[in-house]
Amino acid sequence: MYEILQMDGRAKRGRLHTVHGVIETPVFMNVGTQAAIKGALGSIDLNGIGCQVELSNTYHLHVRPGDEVIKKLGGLHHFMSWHKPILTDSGGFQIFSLNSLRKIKEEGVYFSSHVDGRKLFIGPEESMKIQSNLGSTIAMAFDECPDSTLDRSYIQDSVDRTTRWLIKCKEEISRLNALEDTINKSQLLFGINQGAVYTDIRQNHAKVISDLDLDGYAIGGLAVGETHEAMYRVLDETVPCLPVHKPTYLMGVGTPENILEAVERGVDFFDCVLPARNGRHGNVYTNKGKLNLFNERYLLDDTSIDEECDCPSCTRYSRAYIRHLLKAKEMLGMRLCVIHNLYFYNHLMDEIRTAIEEKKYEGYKKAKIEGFRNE
RNA sequence: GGGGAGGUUCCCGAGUGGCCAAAGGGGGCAGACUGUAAAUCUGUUGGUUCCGCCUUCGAAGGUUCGAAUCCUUCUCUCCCCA
Repeated sequence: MYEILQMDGRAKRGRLHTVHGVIETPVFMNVGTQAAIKGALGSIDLNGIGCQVELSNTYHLHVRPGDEVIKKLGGLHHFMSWHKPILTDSGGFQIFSLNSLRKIKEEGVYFSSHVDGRKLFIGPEESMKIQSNLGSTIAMAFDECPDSTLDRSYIQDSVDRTTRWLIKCKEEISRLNALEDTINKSQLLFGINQGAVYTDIRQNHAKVISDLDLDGYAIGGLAVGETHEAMYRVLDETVPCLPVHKPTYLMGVGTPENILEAVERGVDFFDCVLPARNGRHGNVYTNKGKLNLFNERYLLDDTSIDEECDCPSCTRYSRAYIRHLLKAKEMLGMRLCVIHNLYFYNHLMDEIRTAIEEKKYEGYKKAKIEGFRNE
C-alpha cells in the first residue's frame, strides 16, 4: 500500500508499505547489482549509510550464482543478510548495456553470458520467475531500454513490444505469487514507461500501462545520453500521465541535481550507480560540489571530505588519509568514499522529505543546487 | 687476477646509423563515469617564443651529411672462474 503524506507542488512525500517494511519516499535505492555494493559494502554497512532499499539485478544473479541456487538458500534477503526492502531490476537495462551480446525477439532476449559466453534466454516470464526465486520486495517488469538515438519507428515498435511483455509479466507474477513454495507471495510489480524523448510515445505508453493498475510505475530509458533539458522535459510531460497515487520511479537517475529536479516533477523512487562508481574512482560529493580526492591539492588536507557530514568516513578520516589510501590502492580508500557518497545520497533524501513535509521544497531545491556549484 | 654482460628520458625496460624527444609498462598530473561486462576508461608526462628551436640515451673524444645506435679511452654495476 502506498500513501501520500504530503504534496508540495508536484513533489510527493509518501510511504510504501511492504512485507519487508516501510519505505519513506522520496527514496534513493542503493545499487548492489550482484547482491553487494561494489566497493566492498554489504548488509553490515547498509544501516550505517541510511539505506532503506537495496537494489539487485535479475540478469547478473541469474548468470551467477543462479536464481535457483539463491532460492534453495532461502531467497535473496537471507542470502545477503538484508531484511529490509529489495528491488530487483528485471534485466531490461542489460538489453541496453550488453548491446553486443544479445538479440531481441518478440518472445524475449537471447543473451550470450558476459561471464562464460553460454546462451541465455530471458523473456517476461523468465524475468518474473527469476525475480520470484530471488524473492525481492519489488520486481521490475521486463522491458527494453532502447538506445535513445535510434529512430522513431524503432522506438515505437520497441515500446509496443515492452507493453506486450508487461502484460505477460503481470499475469506471470500473479501466478507465481499464488504458488505454495514462492518465497515472497506479496511481491510487488512496477511497470516501466519507455519512449525515448518522443512526447506522444511516452504519454500514450504511460496511459496504456496506467490502466494495468500495477503497484508502481517507473520511467526508464532516460539519462542514457540525452541532455538534462530533454530529460526534465520528458518528466514534465510524462509523470502527469502516470497515477499520482502510485510510486513513481525514475530508473538509473542520477546526479544529486537530477534527483532534486525530478522530485520537483513528481518522482519518488531513484537508483543510480554514480555514488558508488564515483566513490570507487575517488570522486566524492559535498554540499559545495564534487571533489576528486586523487588531486594533489588534498595531499596535506587534514579536514574531512565534508565538514557538515556525519557519515562513518567523515567522522573519522581526513581527505589526506583517504587520498593516500586511494593512491596506494588500498581497498579501504574506495570503501570510505563509497560509504560517504551513499550516506550523502541517503541523507539528501532525508532532507528532501523534510522539505516537502514543510512545504519548502522549491526554495530548498534552489539553495541546494546553488550550493553544489560553489566549489 | 682472468673472462663475460651491461649502464636509455622520474623508475623498469625496448630501441643497434636517418621514419627517435626515443615503443611498452609503472609512477606523476588531470578528466570522464547516470536501472554497473567499470577498483574502469581517456588524455597528458624534457625545455621553450610549441608545424620551429634547444637539451637528453654513464663520461670524454672521434668517424659520418647524420649517432642512443659505429670506434677509442675512461668510469660504474652485475655475473662466472681463480
